Amino acid sequence: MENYSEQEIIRRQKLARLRELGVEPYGEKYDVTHYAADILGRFDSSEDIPEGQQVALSGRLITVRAHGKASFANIQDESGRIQIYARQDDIGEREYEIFELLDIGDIIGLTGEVFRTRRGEITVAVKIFRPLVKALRPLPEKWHGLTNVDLRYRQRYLDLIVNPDVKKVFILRSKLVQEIRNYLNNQGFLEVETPMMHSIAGGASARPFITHHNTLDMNLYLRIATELHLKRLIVGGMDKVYELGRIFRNEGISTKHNPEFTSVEIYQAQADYQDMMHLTEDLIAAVAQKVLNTQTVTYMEQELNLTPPWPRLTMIEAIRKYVNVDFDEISTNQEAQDIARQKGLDVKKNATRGELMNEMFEEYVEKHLFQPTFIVDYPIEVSPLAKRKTDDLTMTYRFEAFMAGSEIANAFTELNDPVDQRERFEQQVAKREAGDEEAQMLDEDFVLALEYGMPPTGGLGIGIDRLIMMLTDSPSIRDVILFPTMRPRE
RNA sequence: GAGCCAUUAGCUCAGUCGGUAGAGCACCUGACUUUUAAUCAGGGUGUCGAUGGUUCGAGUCCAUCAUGGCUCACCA
Repeated sequence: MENYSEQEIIRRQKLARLRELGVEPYGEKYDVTHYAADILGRFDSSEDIPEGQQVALSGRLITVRAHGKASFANIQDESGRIQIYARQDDIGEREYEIFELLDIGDIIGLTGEVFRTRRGEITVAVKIFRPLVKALRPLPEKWHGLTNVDLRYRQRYLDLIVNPDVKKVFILRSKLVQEIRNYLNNQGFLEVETPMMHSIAGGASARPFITHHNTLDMNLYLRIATELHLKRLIVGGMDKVYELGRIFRNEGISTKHNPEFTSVEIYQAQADYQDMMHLTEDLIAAVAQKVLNTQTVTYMEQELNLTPPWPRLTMIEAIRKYVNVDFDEISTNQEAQDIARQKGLDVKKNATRGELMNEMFEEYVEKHLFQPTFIVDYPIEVSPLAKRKTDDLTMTYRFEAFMAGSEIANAFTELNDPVDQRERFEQQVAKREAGDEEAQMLDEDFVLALEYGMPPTGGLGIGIDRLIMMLTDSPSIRDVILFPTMRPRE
């Protein structure tokens, strides 16, 4: 017992006392007729739940105000909190003794009658109650709740019990994700599942996690994207597919990055990046309208207007606007390097015009893009899976969507020329061999698929977690991931 | 990976100049049958993140480590 705190010891003693009284502290299910919110919402209203109505509910005890031979308490169930009132005169001496053995945090079932107290609070007068679960540890404080972020993430269940707003965010997340699926399904897209373990980690520029398969005696990578498998399905004639699920990138952790995160990738044959742009803005606006009942949300005390159409700006225009550099006037790598240095970028020796354009954009433009904005036409060097523009072979039909300074979507007209794709991969491999761990690997099997012919296709990826952050006004990605990646304690 | 900050009771937090560890909530004892941050009277429940060091003496100063947060780097 020495390892237990005083409060834990007392709770264990109460547990033993319950058993002495013939009460099992971990009881069976309780048949409930109502949730707290039902009662609060429907009491009195058109006689739906009249005064004296009998209700059965179950919940966790979160406050107790004992007054000798009677007690007020609040219980919390899935729907919310409601006050209960237990009187010795109503339940009897023995039952009241059992009631007094309850602690904050215990789960009970009860049956009683709804009434309104003198002060007007809708309350259930307990007639029958049963302890269902004894909590052996005290809950965090009722007043400040749990604020230690370390504990909130590690013991999310406590966070959910004592901080009701946290639960709201995750309910919203669930609804938003469901609505994304509804939207896509209604548009005729087919949800598919592709492998999470890849022999080649492709479809994005990122370092993968490595795992090992014993029987095959080979290393496998956790997927960093779903792209290459979904495009194989397009080759196979599944013309409208999407996958919504977890991907894994072995990168740093920050308020905007978690090693595992959720993306939805969407591919449509006989579509291009313009179609994907329409899809992006329409999907996000529609989902917000459906779930939040609005297309303007507040993020970080600023209003975000999601109503389509979102402004489109080519990358070159955006750089011209925010950095006052005109890449249309820059044709050589040398010129680009000079101006990039002049603007304060750390320029690598072999940096190309396209790479520097992208760097300048990321460094100086991204943070300005608060309202939803499409940045269109990306340099070919940073877009190895996107189709080359016919009127400018150094650029691709690609866009990214930005909101609140964060990238939330990435899309292109998919590269379907197998010869070009192989060359692009080979350039990536060269970068890789030069030490760029994030450069892509050559996926022969994918090129093989392209050689059989992939129809003209538009593809789109949306970062679900970031989108949820914006739509729930959450400052950190950890606020929208139930169990964010943490170092184990000790 | 780098810099800054934090770590004290179950929770939220004070702790001065280095001198025997504090508050609120929670908990315990007693009173109280419509309270609601219930109230009233009493009670402090602790490996001060860990390990070393300086010192007569360390929650406090120094070093290292651990975990977390923020900023940056990388990335989406």
